Amino acid sequence: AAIRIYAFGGRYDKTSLEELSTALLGEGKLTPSEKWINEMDLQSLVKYNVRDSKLTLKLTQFDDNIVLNLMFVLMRICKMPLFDFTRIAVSGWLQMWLVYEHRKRNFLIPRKEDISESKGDTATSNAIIAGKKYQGAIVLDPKPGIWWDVQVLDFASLYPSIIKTRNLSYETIRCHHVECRSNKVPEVGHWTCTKRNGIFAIILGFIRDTRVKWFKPRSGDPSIDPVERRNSDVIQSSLKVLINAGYGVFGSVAFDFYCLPVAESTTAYARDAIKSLQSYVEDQLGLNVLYGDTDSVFILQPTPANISQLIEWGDENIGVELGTDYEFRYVVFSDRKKNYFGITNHGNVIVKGLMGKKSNTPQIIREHFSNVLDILKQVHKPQDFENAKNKIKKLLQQMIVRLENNDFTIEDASIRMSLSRNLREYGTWTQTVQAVTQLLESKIIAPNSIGIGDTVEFIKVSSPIRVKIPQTRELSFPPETRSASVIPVQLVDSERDLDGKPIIDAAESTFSQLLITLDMSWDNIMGVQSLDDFF
DNA sequence: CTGTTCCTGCTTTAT
DNA sequence: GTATAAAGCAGGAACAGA
Repeated sequence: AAIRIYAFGGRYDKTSLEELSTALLGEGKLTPSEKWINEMDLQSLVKYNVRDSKLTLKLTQFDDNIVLNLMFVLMRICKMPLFDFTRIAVSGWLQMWLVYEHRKRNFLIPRKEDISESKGDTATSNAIIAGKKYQGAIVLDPKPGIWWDVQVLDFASLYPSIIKTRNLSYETIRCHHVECRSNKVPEVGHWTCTKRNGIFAIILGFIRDTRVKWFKPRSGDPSIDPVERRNSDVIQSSLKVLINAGYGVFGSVAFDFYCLPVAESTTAYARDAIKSLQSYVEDQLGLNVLYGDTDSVFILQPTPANISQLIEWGDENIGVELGTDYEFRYVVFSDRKKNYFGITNHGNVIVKGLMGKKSNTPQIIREHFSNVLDILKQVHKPQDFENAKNKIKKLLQQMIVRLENNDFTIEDASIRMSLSRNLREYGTWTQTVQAVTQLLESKIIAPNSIGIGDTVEFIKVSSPIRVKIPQTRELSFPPETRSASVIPVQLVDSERDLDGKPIIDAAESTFSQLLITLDMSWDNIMGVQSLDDFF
Protein backbone atom coordinates (compact mmCIF):
# COMPACT_ATOMS: atom_id res chain seq x y z
CA ALA A 1 0.00 0.00 0.00
CA ALA A 2 2.81 2.41 0.88
CA ILE A 3 4.53 1.73 -2.43
CA ARG A 4 1.28 2.20 -4.31
CA ILE A 5 0.60 5.56 -2.69
CA TYR A 6 4.07 7.01 -3.09
CA ALA A 7 4.83 5.58 -6.53
CA PHE A 8 1.47 6.31 -8.09
CA GLY A 9 0.63 9.37 -6.01
CA GLY A 10 -2.45 7.76 -4.48
CA ARG A 11 -4.19 8.14 -7.81
CA TYR A 12 -5.50 4.60 -7.76
CA ASP A 13 -7.34 2.99 -4.91
CA LYS A 14 -7.63 -0.31 -6.72
CA THR A 15 -5.23 -3.10 -5.87
CA SER A 16 -5.94 -6.00 -8.21
CA LEU A 17 -3.57 -6.72 -11.07
CA GLU A 18 -6.45 -6.39 -13.50
CA GLU A 19 -7.51 -2.94 -12.33
CA LEU A 20 -4.03 -1.56 -11.78
CA SER A 21 -2.69 -2.68 -15.15
CA THR A 22 -5.78 -1.46 -16.98
CA ALA A 23 -5.50 1.93 -15.32
CA LEU A 24 -1.74 2.39 -15.69
CA LEU A 25 -0.76 0.34 -18.75
CA GLY A 26 -4.00 0.31 -20.66
CA GLU A 27 -4.01 -3.47 -20.95
CA GLY A 28 -5.66 -6.02 -18.71
CA LYS A 29 -5.37 -9.70 -17.95
CA LEU A 30 -6.52 -12.33 -20.43
CA THR A 31 -10.28 -12.56 -20.36
CA PRO A 32 -11.00 -15.28 -17.84
CA SER A 33 -12.47 -18.34 -19.52
CA GLU A 34 -15.66 -20.02 -18.39
CA LYS A 35 -13.55 -22.30 -16.23
CA TRP A 36 -11.86 -21.86 -12.89
CA ILE A 37 -8.08 -21.85 -12.85
CA ASN A 38 -7.92 -25.46 -11.66
CA GLU A 39 -10.12 -26.58 -14.57
CA MET A 40 -8.11 -24.86 -17.31
CA ASP A 41 -6.17 -26.92 -19.81
CA LEU A 42 -2.40 -26.61 -19.62
CA GLN A 43 -1.99 -24.37 -22.65
CA SER A 44 -4.52 -21.76 -21.52
CA LEU A 45 -3.05 -21.83 -18.04
CA VAL A 46 0.46 -21.11 -19.35
CA LYS A 47 -0.78 -18.26 -21.54
CA TYR A 48 -2.75 -16.82 -18.64
CA ASN A 49 0.25 -16.92 -16.31
CA VAL A 50 2.69 -15.46 -18.83
CA ARG A 51 0.38 -12.53 -19.39
CA ASP A 52 0.15 -11.94 -15.61
CA SER A 53 3.93 -12.04 -15.26
CA LYS A 54 4.43 -9.60 -18.12
CA LEU A 55 1.93 -7.17 -16.62
CA THR A 56 3.63 -7.37 -13.24
CA LEU A 57 7.03 -6.71 -14.83
CA LYS A 58 5.66 -3.74 -16.77
CA LEU A 59 4.18 -2.31 -13.60
CA THR A 60 7.58 -2.34 -11.90
CA GLN A 61 9.08 -0.62 -14.98
CA PHE A 62 6.34 1.99 -15.09
CA ASP A 63 7.43 5.64 -14.98
CA ASP A 64 11.15 5.01 -15.37
CA ASN A 65 11.32 2.07 -12.93
CA ILE A 66 9.93 4.13 -10.08
CA VAL A 67 8.53 1.15 -8.17
CA LEU A 68 11.79 -0.76 -8.29
CA ASN A 69 13.81 2.35 -7.41
CA LEU A 70 11.60 3.05 -4.42
CA MET A 71 11.96 -0.51 -3.22
CA PHE A 72 15.76 -0.42 -3.57
CA VAL A 73 16.05 2.81 -1.57
CA LEU A 74 13.95 1.36 1.25
CA MET A 75 15.93 -1.89 1.18
CA ARG A 76 19.18 0.01 1.57
CA ILE A 77 17.95 2.21 4.42
CA CYS A 78 16.45 -0.72 6.31
CA LYS A 79 19.22 -3.19 5.46
CA MET A 80 16.96 -5.85 3.98
CA PRO A 81 17.17 -8.14 0.96
CA LEU A 82 14.43 -7.69 -1.66
CA PHE A 83 12.84 -11.01 -0.73
CA ASP A 84 12.27 -9.96 2.89
CA PHE A 85 11.24 -6.46 1.91
CA THR A 86 8.36 -7.58 -0.29
CA ARG A 87 7.08 -10.09 2.27
CA ILE A 88 7.01 -8.02 5.44
CA ALA A 89 5.09 -4.84 6.27
CA VAL A 90 6.15 -1.35 7.30
CA SER A 91 6.58 -2.30 10.95
CA GLY A 92 8.98 -5.02 9.82
CA TRP A 93 11.05 -2.56 7.78
CA LEU A 94 11.43 -0.24 10.76
CA GLN A 95 12.26 -3.19 12.99
CA MET A 96 15.08 -4.34 10.68
CA TRP A 97 16.48 -0.87 10.62
CA LEU A 98 16.34 -0.43 14.40
CA VAL A 99 18.04 -3.79 14.95
CA TYR A 100 20.87 -2.69 12.63
CA GLU A 101 21.27 0.62 14.46
CA HIS A 102 21.51 -1.23 17.80
CA ARG A 103 24.21 -3.57 16.50
CA LYS A 104 26.18 -0.68 15.02
CA ARG A 105 26.32 0.90 18.47
CA ASN A 106 26.94 -2.41 20.21
CA PHE A 107 23.65 -2.06 22.13
CA LEU A 108 21.72 -4.95 23.59
CA ILE A 109 18.47 -5.49 21.72
CA PRO A 110 15.60 -5.79 24.22
CA ARG A 111 13.02 -8.52 24.00
CA LYS A 112 9.42 -7.43 23.72
CA GLU A 113 8.68 -8.44 27.30
CA ASP A 114 11.75 -6.52 28.56
CA ILE A 115 10.13 -3.34 27.28
CA SER A 116 6.59 -4.06 28.46
CA GLU A 117 7.75 -5.16 31.93
CA SER A 118 9.94 -2.15 32.58
CA LYS A 119 7.83 0.54 30.92
CA GLY A 120 4.32 -0.77 31.48
CA ASP A 121 1.94 -1.44 28.65
CA THR A 122 -1.25 0.17 29.83
CA ALA A 123 -2.36 3.65 28.97
CA THR A 124 -2.47 6.15 31.81
CA SER A 125 -4.99 8.54 30.32
CA ASN A 126 -8.67 8.16 31.13
CA ALA A 127 -11.61 8.88 28.80
CA ILE A 128 -10.61 6.17 26.37
CA ILE A 129 -13.13 5.02 23.78
CA ALA A 130 -13.73 1.28 23.83
CA GLY A 131 -11.44 -0.66 21.54
CA LYS A 132 -8.59 1.86 21.61
CA LYS A 133 -5.43 1.54 23.63
CA TYR A 134 -4.63 5.17 24.26
CA GLN A 135 -5.83 8.69 23.61
CA GLY A 136 -5.10 10.26 20.24
CA ALA A 137 -5.43 13.67 18.65
CA ILE A 138 -7.71 16.65 19.32
CA VAL A 139 -10.23 17.83 16.75
CA LEU A 140 -11.55 21.33 17.42
CA ASP A 141 -15.28 22.04 17.11
CA PRO A 142 -15.90 23.73 13.76
CA LYS A 143 -17.78 27.04 13.72
CA PRO A 144 -20.64 26.53 11.22
CA GLY A 145 -21.04 28.98 8.35
CA ILE A 146 -19.43 30.43 5.25
CA TRP A 147 -16.14 32.17 6.01
CA TRP A 148 -14.18 34.39 3.62
CA ASP A 149 -10.38 34.68 3.55
CA VAL A 150 -9.27 31.84 5.79
CA GLN A 151 -5.71 30.58 6.19
CA VAL A 152 -4.66 27.18 7.48
CA LEU A 153 -1.51 26.91 9.54
CA ASP A 154 -0.11 23.51 10.39
CA PHE A 155 2.86 22.01 12.18
CA ALA A 156 5.21 20.32 9.71
CA SER A 157 5.32 16.53 10.37
CA LEU A 158 4.15 17.07 13.94
CA TYR A 159 4.49 13.54 15.35
CA PRO A 160 7.99 12.82 14.01
CA SER A 161 9.11 16.30 15.08
CA ILE A 162 7.84 15.64 18.60
CA ILE A 163 9.63 12.30 18.77
CA LYS A 164 12.85 14.03 17.75
CA THR A 165 12.65 17.18 19.88
CA ARG A 166 11.17 15.55 23.02
CA ASN A 167 13.68 12.71 22.84
CA LEU A 168 11.05 9.94 22.69
CA SER A 169 12.23 6.33 22.46
CA TYR A 170 11.44 3.11 24.29
CA GLU A 171 14.52 3.52 26.55
CA THR A 172 14.24 7.25 27.25
CA ILE A 173 10.58 7.18 28.25
CA ARG A 174 10.21 6.55 32.02
CA CYS A 175 13.99 6.22 32.36
CA HIS A 176 15.53 5.11 35.68
CA HIS A 177 17.18 8.43 36.62
CA VAL A 178 15.47 10.08 39.58
CA GLU A 179 16.53 13.53 38.30
CA CYS A 180 14.61 13.03 35.04
CA ARG A 181 11.27 12.47 36.74
CA SER A 182 10.52 16.19 36.73
CA ASN A 183 10.85 16.30 32.91
CA LYS A 184 7.13 15.58 32.59
CA VAL A 185 5.07 14.76 29.54
CA PRO A 186 1.75 16.71 29.61
CA GLU A 187 -1.34 14.91 30.98
CA VAL A 188 -0.14 11.30 30.90
CA GLY A 189 2.20 11.08 33.88
CA HIS A 190 5.27 9.89 31.95
CA TRP A 191 8.67 11.57 31.90
CA THR A 192 11.61 11.50 29.51
CA CYS A 193 15.35 11.21 29.94
CA THR A 194 17.47 14.37 30.12
CA LYS A 195 20.84 12.58 30.15
CA ARG A 196 20.93 10.35 27.07
CA ASN A 197 19.60 10.63 23.56
CA GLY A 198 16.99 8.04 22.60
CA ILE A 199 17.97 5.80 19.73
CA PHE A 200 14.65 6.19 17.94
CA ALA A 201 14.64 9.97 18.41
CA ILE A 202 18.13 10.07 16.88
CA ILE A 203 17.47 8.03 13.78
CA LEU A 204 13.98 9.37 13.08
CA GLY A 205 15.35 12.88 13.53
CA PHE A 206 18.27 12.09 11.22
CA ILE A 207 15.98 10.75 8.51
CA ARG A 208 13.62 13.69 8.87
CA ASP A 209 16.38 16.29 8.68
CA THR A 210 18.08 14.58 5.74
CA ARG A 211 14.79 14.55 3.86
CA VAL A 212 13.83 18.15 4.62
CA LYS A 213 17.28 19.73 4.31
CA TRP A 214 18.79 17.74 1.46
CA PHE A 215 16.58 15.51 -0.71
CA LYS A 216 13.37 17.57 -0.65
CA PRO A 217 15.01 20.80 -1.91
CA ARG A 218 17.02 18.88 -4.51
CA SER A 219 13.89 17.17 -5.83
CA GLY A 220 12.48 20.51 -6.98
CA ASP A 221 15.63 22.45 -7.83
CA PRO A 222 15.67 23.28 -11.58
CA SER A 223 19.45 23.90 -11.53
CA ILE A 224 20.10 20.22 -10.74
CA ASP A 225 20.50 17.52 -13.39
CA PRO A 226 17.04 15.99 -14.16
CA VAL A 227 18.11 12.40 -13.43
CA GLU A 228 19.60 13.47 -10.12
CA ARG A 229 16.45 15.47 -9.34
CA ARG A 230 14.27 12.48 -10.08
CA ASN A 231 16.38 10.25 -7.81
CA SER A 232 16.14 12.80 -5.02
CA ASP A 233 12.38 12.75 -5.37
CA VAL A 234 12.25 8.96 -5.11
CA ILE A 235 14.46 9.06 -2.02
CA GLN A 236 12.51 11.82 -0.30
CA SER A 237 9.26 9.89 -0.92
CA SER A 238 10.81 6.73 0.52
CA LEU A 239 11.97 8.57 3.61
CA LYS A 240 8.48 9.96 4.07
CA VAL A 241 7.06 6.42 4.19
CA LEU A 242 9.36 5.54 7.08
CA ILE A 243 8.87 8.83 8.92
CA ASN A 244 5.09 8.59 8.76
CA ALA A 245 5.05 5.03 10.07
CA GLY A 246 7.50 5.91 12.84
CA TYR A 247 4.95 7.03 15.40
CA GLY A 248 2.24 4.43 14.79
CA VAL A 249 4.44 1.36 15.18
CA PHE A 250 4.99 2.06 18.89
CA GLY A 251 1.27 1.53 19.36
CA SER A 252 1.18 -1.73 17.42
CA VAL A 253 1.59 -5.10 19.15
CA ALA A 254 3.09 -6.47 15.92
CA PHE A 255 6.15 -4.25 16.44
CA ASP A 256 8.94 -5.77 18.53
CA PHE A 257 9.76 -2.40 20.12
CA TYR A 258 6.06 -1.93 21.00
CA CYS A 259 5.87 0.70 23.74
CA LEU A 260 2.56 2.37 24.55
CA PRO A 261 4.09 5.13 26.73
CA VAL A 262 6.01 6.32 23.64
CA ALA A 263 2.90 6.40 21.43
CA GLU A 264 0.83 7.94 24.21
CA SER A 265 3.40 10.64 24.94
CA THR A 266 3.66 11.57 21.26
CA THR A 267 -0.07 12.29 21.05
CA ALA A 268 -0.04 14.01 24.45
CA TYR A 269 2.63 16.48 23.32
CA ALA A 270 0.66 17.00 20.10
CA ARG A 271 -2.54 17.79 22.02
CA ASP A 272 -0.58 20.25 24.10
CA ALA A 273 0.86 21.85 20.93
CA ILE A 274 -2.47 22.41 19.15
CA LYS A 275 -4.11 23.72 22.32
CA SER A 276 -1.30 26.24 22.90
CA LEU A 277 -1.45 27.24 19.25
CA GLN A 278 -5.19 27.83 19.45
CA SER A 279 -4.98 29.92 22.58
CA TYR A 280 -2.07 31.96 21.24
CA VAL A 281 -4.02 32.79 18.07
CA GLU A 282 -7.19 33.64 19.98
CA ASP A 283 -5.88 35.25 23.16
CA GLN A 284 -2.62 36.88 22.08
CA LEU A 285 -3.37 37.79 18.46
CA GLY A 286 -7.12 38.26 18.97
CA LEU A 287 -7.99 36.27 15.84
CA ASN A 288 -10.82 33.80 15.23
CA VAL A 289 -9.94 30.08 15.09
CA LEU A 290 -12.68 28.40 13.05
CA TYR A 291 -11.52 24.78 13.15
CA GLY A 292 -8.50 22.56 13.64
CA ASP A 293 -7.55 18.89 13.43
CA THR A 294 -4.53 17.26 15.08
CA ASP A 295 -1.85 19.66 13.87
CA SER A 296 -3.67 22.54 12.19
CA VAL A 297 -5.71 25.66 12.85
CA PHE A 298 -8.01 27.48 10.41
CA ILE A 299 -7.64 31.22 11.05
CA LEU A 300 -10.09 33.89 9.89
CA GLN A 301 -8.50 36.79 8.02
CA PRO A 302 -4.97 36.87 9.44
CA THR A 303 -2.52 39.53 8.26
CA PRO A 304 0.91 38.57 6.84
CA ALA A 305 2.37 40.02 10.03
CA ASN A 306 0.17 37.67 12.10
CA ILE A 307 1.47 34.71 10.13
CA SER A 308 5.15 35.52 10.56
CA GLN A 309 4.57 36.19 14.24
CA LEU A 310 2.93 32.79 14.57
CA ILE A 311 5.73 30.97 12.77
CA GLU A 312 8.23 32.59 15.09
CA TRP A 313 6.13 31.67 18.12
CA GLY A 314 5.87 28.03 17.02
CA ASP A 315 9.61 27.78 16.58
CA GLU A 316 10.34 29.27 20.01
CA ASN A 317 7.59 27.73 22.10
CA ILE A 318 6.83 24.35 20.54
CA GLY A 319 10.08 23.75 18.69
CA VAL A 320 8.19 22.61 15.61
CA GLU A 321 8.08 24.39 12.28
CA LEU A 322 4.73 26.01 11.42
CA GLY A 323 3.81 26.39 7.78
CA THR A 324 0.91 27.77 5.75
CA ASP A 325 -1.19 25.11 4.14
CA TYR A 326 -4.39 26.05 2.29
CA GLU A 327 -5.36 29.66 1.74
CA PHE A 328 -9.10 29.71 1.21
CA ARG A 329 -11.06 32.26 -0.78
CA TYR A 330 -13.90 30.89 1.29
CA VAL A 331 -14.47 27.76 3.36
CA VAL A 332 -17.74 26.27 4.61
CA PHE A 333 -18.23 24.35 7.87
CA SER A 334 -21.22 22.55 9.32
CA ASP A 335 -21.27 21.42 12.95
CA ARG A 336 -19.58 18.13 11.97
CA LYS A 337 -15.90 17.49 12.54
CA LYS A 338 -13.73 16.24 9.63
CA ASN A 339 -16.37 17.66 7.27
CA TYR A 340 -15.88 20.81 5.22
CA PHE A 341 -15.27 22.21 1.79
CA GLY A 342 -13.59 25.32 0.47
CA ILE A 343 -12.22 27.07 -2.58
CA THR A 344 -8.56 28.08 -2.42
CA ASN A 345 -7.20 31.37 -3.70
CA HIS A 346 -5.86 29.44 -6.69
CA GLY A 347 -9.39 28.23 -7.47
CA ASN A 348 -8.95 24.62 -6.32
CA VAL A 349 -11.84 22.84 -4.67
CA ILE A 350 -11.00 21.13 -1.39
CA VAL A 351 -13.55 18.65 -0.01
CA LYS A 352 -13.03 16.70 3.18
CA GLY A 353 -15.22 14.00 4.61
CA LEU A 354 -18.49 14.91 2.86
CA MET A 355 -20.56 11.92 1.77
CA GLY A 356 -20.45 12.99 -1.87
CA LYS A 357 -16.78 12.09 -1.81
CA LYS A 358 -17.03 8.64 -0.26
CA SER A 359 -16.59 5.56 -2.39
CA ASN A 360 -19.67 3.89 -0.95
CA THR A 361 -21.93 6.57 -2.40
CA PRO A 362 -23.52 5.75 -5.79
CA GLN A 363 -21.62 7.04 -8.83
CA ILE A 364 -24.43 9.24 -10.11
CA ILE A 365 -24.55 11.11 -6.81
CA ARG A 366 -20.80 11.56 -6.71
CA GLU A 367 -20.82 12.96 -10.25
CA HIS A 368 -23.53 15.48 -9.48
CA PHE A 369 -21.78 16.33 -6.24
CA SER A 370 -18.65 17.24 -8.15
CA ASN A 371 -20.72 19.29 -10.62
CA VAL A 372 -22.21 21.21 -7.70
CA LEU A 373 -18.69 21.94 -6.46
CA ASP A 374 -17.73 23.22 -9.90
CA ILE A 375 -20.59 25.68 -9.65
CA LEU A 376 -19.40 26.77 -6.21
CA LYS A 377 -15.94 27.30 -7.67
CA GLN A 378 -17.41 30.18 -9.70
CA VAL A 379 -18.38 32.04 -6.53
CA HIS A 380 -15.94 34.92 -6.01
CA LYS A 381 -17.91 37.17 -3.68
CA PRO A 382 -20.92 36.74 -1.35
CA GLN A 383 -23.37 38.13 -3.94
CA ASP A 384 -22.40 35.34 -6.37
CA PHE A 385 -24.15 32.73 -4.23
CA GLU A 386 -27.57 33.78 -5.46
CA ASN A 387 -26.77 32.72 -9.02
CA ALA A 388 -24.89 29.59 -7.93
CA LYS A 389 -27.82 28.41 -5.81
CA ASN A 390 -30.18 28.65 -8.77
CA LYS A 391 -27.80 26.61 -10.91
CA ILE A 392 -27.46 23.98 -8.19
CA LYS A 393 -31.21 23.76 -7.82
CA LYS A 394 -31.67 23.15 -11.56
CA LEU A 395 -28.89 20.58 -11.68
CA LEU A 396 -30.28 18.55 -8.79
CA GLN A 397 -33.81 18.70 -10.14
CA GLN A 398 -32.56 17.22 -13.41
CA MET A 399 -30.89 14.42 -11.49
CA ILE A 400 -34.06 13.62 -9.58
CA VAL A 401 -36.08 13.44 -12.79
CA ARG A 402 -33.58 10.94 -14.19
CA LEU A 403 -33.76 8.83 -11.04
CA GLU A 404 -37.55 8.92 -10.90
CA ASN A 405 -37.80 7.79 -14.52
CA ASN A 406 -35.23 5.03 -14.07
CA ASP A 407 -33.06 6.81 -16.62
CA PHE A 408 -29.71 5.56 -15.29
CA THR A 409 -27.31 2.62 -15.63
CA ILE A 410 -25.98 -0.05 -13.29
CA GLU A 411 -22.69 1.89 -13.08
CA ASP A 412 -24.57 5.03 -12.02
CA ALA A 413 -26.23 3.14 -9.18
CA SER A 414 -23.50 0.81 -7.97
CA ILE A 415 -21.61 0.98 -4.71
CA ARG A 416 -18.23 -0.58 -4.11
CA MET A 417 -17.49 -1.82 -0.60
CA SER A 418 -14.65 -3.80 0.89
CA LEU A 419 -14.53 -6.63 3.38
CA SER A 420 -12.78 -5.66 6.59
CA ARG A 421 -12.53 -9.26 7.82
CA ASN A 422 -12.72 -12.83 6.62
CA LEU A 423 -16.18 -14.07 5.66
CA ARG A 424 -16.45 -16.57 8.51
CA GLU A 425 -15.96 -13.82 11.11
CA TYR A 426 -19.06 -11.85 10.14
CA GLY A 427 -21.81 -12.19 12.73
CA THR A 428 -24.13 -9.66 11.13
CA TRP A 429 -25.91 -9.89 7.81
CA THR A 430 -24.29 -6.79 6.34
CA GLN A 431 -24.76 -5.62 2.78
CA THR A 432 -21.27 -6.76 1.81
CA VAL A 433 -22.03 -10.24 3.18
CA GLN A 434 -25.39 -10.25 1.40
CA ALA A 435 -23.70 -9.50 -1.92
CA VAL A 436 -20.91 -12.06 -1.44
CA THR A 437 -23.42 -14.73 -0.44
CA GLN A 438 -25.33 -14.23 -3.67
CA LEU A 439 -22.11 -14.46 -5.67
CA LEU A 440 -21.23 -17.73 -3.94
CA GLU A 441 -24.72 -19.12 -4.35
CA SER A 442 -24.79 -18.41 -8.08
CA LYS A 443 -21.22 -19.73 -8.43
CA ILE A 444 -20.05 -16.47 -10.01
CA ILE A 445 -17.10 -16.60 -7.66
CA ALA A 446 -15.33 -19.70 -6.41
CA PRO A 447 -15.40 -20.73 -2.76
CA ASN A 448 -12.47 -19.31 -0.73
CA SER A 449 -11.71 -16.81 -3.48
CA ILE A 450 -12.78 -13.77 -1.51
CA GLY A 451 -11.59 -12.46 1.82
CA ILE A 452 -10.22 -9.57 3.84
CA GLY A 453 -9.45 -6.50 1.72
CA ASP A 454 -11.40 -7.67 -1.32
CA THR A 455 -14.22 -5.55 -2.69
CA VAL A 456 -17.73 -6.25 -3.92
CA GLU A 457 -19.88 -4.00 -6.06
CA PHE A 458 -23.66 -3.95 -5.62
CA ILE A 459 -26.83 -1.92 -6.05
CA LYS A 460 -29.52 -1.29 -3.44
CA VAL A 461 -33.13 -2.31 -4.00
CA SER A 462 -36.09 -0.94 -2.08
CA SER A 463 -38.06 -4.18 -1.89
CA PRO A 464 -36.03 -6.98 -0.27
CA ILE A 465 -35.13 -10.06 -2.29
CA ARG A 466 -34.85 -13.67 -1.06
CA VAL A 467 -31.42 -15.29 -0.86
CA LYS A 468 -30.69 -18.95 -0.21
CA ILE A 469 -27.54 -19.29 1.84
CA PRO A 470 -25.34 -21.99 0.29
CA GLN A 471 -24.07 -24.84 2.44
CA THR A 472 -20.48 -23.83 2.89
CA ARG A 473 -18.07 -23.56 5.78
CA GLU A 474 -17.06 -20.15 4.51
CA LEU A 475 -20.10 -18.45 6.00
CA SER A 476 -21.13 -18.31 9.63
CA PHE A 477 -24.84 -18.30 8.71
CA PRO A 478 -26.98 -21.45 8.67
CA PRO A 479 -28.17 -22.67 5.24
CA GLU A 480 -31.58 -21.04 5.21
CA THR A 481 -33.35 -18.36 3.22
CA ARG A 482 -32.81 -14.74 4.23
CA SER A 483 -33.83 -11.44 2.79
CA ALA A 484 -31.31 -9.06 1.28
CA SER A 485 -31.44 -5.35 0.43
CA VAL A 486 -28.69 -5.46 -2.22
CA ILE A 487 -27.84 -7.29 -5.45
CA PRO A 488 -24.25 -7.71 -6.68
CA VAL A 489 -23.74 -6.00 -10.05
CA GLN A 490 -22.90 -9.30 -11.75
CA LEU A 491 -26.45 -10.50 -11.06
CA VAL A 492 -28.35 -7.31 -11.84
CA ASP A 493 -30.98 -7.43 -14.54
CA SER A 494 -31.25 -3.74 -15.40
CA GLU A 495 -34.87 -3.89 -16.56
CA ARG A 496 -36.06 -5.66 -13.44
CA ASP A 497 -33.75 -4.53 -10.65
CA LEU A 498 -32.76 -0.90 -11.25
CA ASP A 499 -34.52 1.14 -8.65
CA GLY A 500 -34.29 4.93 -8.26
CA LYS A 501 -35.77 5.16 -4.79
CA PRO A 502 -32.77 4.08 -2.71
CA ILE A 503 -30.60 6.46 -4.73
CA ILE A 504 -32.94 9.38 -4.16
CA ASP A 505 -32.78 8.60 -0.43
CA ALA A 506 -28.99 8.54 -0.55
CA ALA A 507 -28.99 11.75 -2.59
CA GLU A 508 -31.13 13.44 0.04
CA SER A 509 -28.66 12.75 2.84
CA THR A 510 -25.62 13.50 0.68
CA PHE A 511 -26.84 16.84 -0.63
CA SER A 512 -28.61 17.94 2.56
CA GLN A 513 -25.17 18.07 4.23
CA LEU A 514 -24.11 20.60 1.62
CA LEU A 515 -27.39 22.46 1.12
CA ILE A 516 -27.94 23.27 4.80
CA THR A 517 -24.65 25.16 4.91
CA LEU A 518 -25.82 27.21 1.91
CA ASP A 519 -29.16 27.95 3.55
CA MET A 520 -31.03 25.78 1.05
CA SER A 521 -33.16 22.70 1.66
CA TRP A 522 -33.71 19.39 -0.09
CA ASP A 523 -37.47 19.70 0.27
CA ASN A 524 -37.37 22.97 -1.59
CA ILE A 525 -35.48 21.36 -4.45
CA MET A 526 -37.92 18.46 -4.52
CA GLY A 527 -40.74 21.01 -4.83
CA VAL A 528 -42.13 20.51 -1.36
CA GLN A 529 -43.16 23.83 0.12
CA SER A 530 -42.17 24.51 3.69
CA LEU A 531 -43.98 26.77 6.16
CA ASP A 532 -41.13 29.26 5.86
CA ASP A 533 -42.04 29.92 2.24
CA PHE A 534 -45.23 31.66 3.36
CA PHE A 535 -43.49 34.23 5.53
C1' DC B 1 -47.99 -8.73 15.30
C1' DT B 2 -46.40 -4.07 13.77
C1' DG B 3 -44.13 0.22 14.04
C1' DT B 4 -40.66 3.10 16.56
C1' DT B 5 -36.46 3.97 19.19
C1' DC B 6 -32.03 2.98 20.54
C1' DC B 7 -27.64 0.51 20.42
C1' DT B 8 -23.87 -1.30 18.00
C1' DG B 9 -21.31 -3.38 14.05
C1' DC B 10 -19.29 -2.09 9.89
C1' DT B 11 -17.12 0.92 6.48
C1' DT B 12 -14.88 4.91 5.15
C1' DT B 13 -12.52 8.98 5.78
C1' DA B 14 -9.13 12.89 8.16
C1' DT B 15 -4.98 13.47 10.18
C1' DG C 1 -0.81 -6.44 11.10
C1' DT C 2 1.74 1.83 11.78
C1' DA C 3 -2.01 4.77 15.09
C1' DT C 4 -6.69 7.25 16.88
C1' DA C 5 -10.96 10.42 15.89
C1' DA C 6 -15.13 10.79 13.78
C1' DA C 7 -19.19 10.43 10.54
C1' DG C 8 -23.08 7.78 8.91
C1' DC C 9 -25.74 3.77 7.34
C1' DA C 10 -28.02 -0.51 8.34
C1' DG C 11 -29.15 -4.61 11.28
C1' DG C 12 -31.17 -6.04 15.00
C1' DA C 13 -32.69 -5.88 19.80
C1' DA C 14 -35.79 -3.67 22.94
C1' DC C 15 -39.89 -1.45 23.59
C1' DA C 16 -44.75 0.27 22.98
C1' DG C 17 -49.18 -0.27 21.54
C1' DA C 18 -52.78 -2.99 19.20
